[in-house]
Amino acid sequence: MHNAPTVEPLLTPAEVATIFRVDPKTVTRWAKAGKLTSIRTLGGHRRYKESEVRALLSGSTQQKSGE
Amino acid sequence: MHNAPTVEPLLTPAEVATIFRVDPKTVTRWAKAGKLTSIRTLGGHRRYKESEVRALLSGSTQQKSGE
DNA sequence: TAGTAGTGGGGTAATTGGGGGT
DNA sequence: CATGTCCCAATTACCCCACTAC
Repeated sequence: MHNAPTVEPLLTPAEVATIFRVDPKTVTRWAKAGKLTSIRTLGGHRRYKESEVRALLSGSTQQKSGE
Repeated sequence: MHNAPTVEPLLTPAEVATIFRVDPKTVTRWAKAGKLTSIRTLGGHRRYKESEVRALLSGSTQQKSGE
């Protein structure tokens, strides 16, 4: 088996959009605004760190039991 | 372990594809487009330099807030 | 030598990027 | 100011089969 280097799990724009229940275009705007760390493919498409997305899901705002 | 001189660690198309979160075929297109240095095996399969892949991941220029 | 997984090549549908407007 | 939608062009993903890698 090959020795795979350390890699960060990445998400596609559609994945992030589905998670946040928004349009993929909105995710792109977040990346442009610097709110999300975007890694570009060699073709220019963006990939997002899964770790950062999950961090934003549970670490940004406090979630209440009825919100 | 066999005698191995100083060589560049190579990655398979699947490895590179996993790192960039793309399809292995996409990595092949990058090689065809000259965006990636491809080393061919004697059978015609491609191998990619791990150093180059990581360099492309980090990006020569640090991304700033606001693209 | 045989078997399984990965890869190359070609073609087509879906996604994405970018700008503009609501 | 933030989000969703329409446009078009480029990039990417998935389908086939034949050959290579291990």
